[in-house]
Amino acid sequence: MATLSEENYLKAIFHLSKYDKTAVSTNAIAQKMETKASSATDMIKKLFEKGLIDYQKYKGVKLTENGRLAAVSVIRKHRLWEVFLVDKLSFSWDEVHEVAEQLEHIKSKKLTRELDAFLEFPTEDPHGDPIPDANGNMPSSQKLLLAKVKQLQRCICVGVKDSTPKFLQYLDKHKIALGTEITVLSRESYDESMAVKINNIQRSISKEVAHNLFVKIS
Amino acid sequence: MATLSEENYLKAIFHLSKYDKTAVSTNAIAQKMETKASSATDMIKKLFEKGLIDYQKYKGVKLTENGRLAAVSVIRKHRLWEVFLVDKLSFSWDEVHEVAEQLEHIKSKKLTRELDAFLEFPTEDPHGDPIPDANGNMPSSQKLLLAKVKQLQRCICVGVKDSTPKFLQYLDKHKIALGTEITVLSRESYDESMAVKINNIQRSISKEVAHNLFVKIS
DNA sequence: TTCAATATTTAGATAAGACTAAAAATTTAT
DNA sequence: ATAAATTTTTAGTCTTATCTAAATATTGAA
Repeated sequence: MATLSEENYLKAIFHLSKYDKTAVSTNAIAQKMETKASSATDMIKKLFEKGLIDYQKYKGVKLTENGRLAAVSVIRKHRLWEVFLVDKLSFSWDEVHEVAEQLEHIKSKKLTRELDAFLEFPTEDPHGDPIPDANGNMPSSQKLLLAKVKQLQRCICVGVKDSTPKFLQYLDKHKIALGTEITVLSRESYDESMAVKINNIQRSISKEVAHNLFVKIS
Repeated sequence: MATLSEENYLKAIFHLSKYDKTAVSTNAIAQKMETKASSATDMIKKLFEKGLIDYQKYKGVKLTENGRLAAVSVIRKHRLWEVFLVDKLSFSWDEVHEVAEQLEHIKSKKLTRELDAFLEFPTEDPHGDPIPDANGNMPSSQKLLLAKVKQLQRCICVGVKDSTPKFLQYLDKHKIALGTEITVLSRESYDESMAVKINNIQRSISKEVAHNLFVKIS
């Protein structure tokens, strides 16, 4: 059974390697965990001893199948609790994270199973992220970067990858919010910018912006 | 903010002094916490430093008002979660304790408040124990031990003093549940057993059982 | 390719919470 | 009232997870 701290490291490693499956560096883990590289090294050794990660000194880290299952189990609980908080307890989607960070560590198979049933087996959390099933299968999310949307497709803004104030202010200024509908008109191969229609107004979106905005095909 | 371990000690001290308000001994705390007296002493010092208990070497321990509030807040959360598990997630009353022991430490005022509202402000947990309000007031219950019930009185089972699985299973086996009506017929002074009528069937209840079953006069 | 910059690991320290063993205080029994 | 038994505390150790500082490996630039 993994400790609370081990579970948090596993989750961090999972999130760092979820897009590209290459090895994750000690520094990246330390940064994500808001701790020092030496602390990360200590924990890496511990997770390696327990067979939860593959590890070679100086070569970075990858989850083993057991490690992946442990990480996904925590993520499943986190996202189920987020649904509970929003759907049943009138939390708003920006208030749930901190509480779900605590609830995700509660250990009881029956609790997770019953909570899932009580919520009527949701497949997405309030942020649009997919909820893994009890066997650790992650449904492929319908969320994708605006940059990946095909020409002439309509989509809806569901989140950001870059959540710095700067980017959020940019979105605000240009009237792009959660739920805003975006239609992709064309792409400019020279600078990877896109022509889009937002609120019935045509404008251009830079590569930088398109790579930091999550949308769902509608 | 109290740590998880501090909260568990405060709860233990509260329960040990809830009937008679005299000082609680180091040994009693150690026993309740299933730890060694030396560990209890260490924690006692820490709680004293934080102003949560009154303490003089060799003289035992009493909760301060702050300590009592902290303990009652944990108990409130424990009991609310028990109601949630039984009413919403089809747990049976003998399965809830272990999970509630974890959930009671989740820190979020909003969560507790919303959970309370979601459950429609319950005043008793599934074992018949009173749920303290948000200000730390514990509703006094009319609950008493079956052993104290007078001859020919009718009462209703509202809770247990001994909440070990063993006892709960005993009750289950003999079809004694929350709400079961019990009529006291007579007492046997030799072994302090009682003749009672349960579900219209006459049977004998041992001293041990009578001293661990809470009832309400109906 | 070689040296500087960066990343990673090691060594040693700290704090929380637990333990054992031994010392000190209190209580009980004769 | 004093000795024995019990309770409580102290002293020192252990584990987990963290840290700082120093050592070592790797990467990258001239």
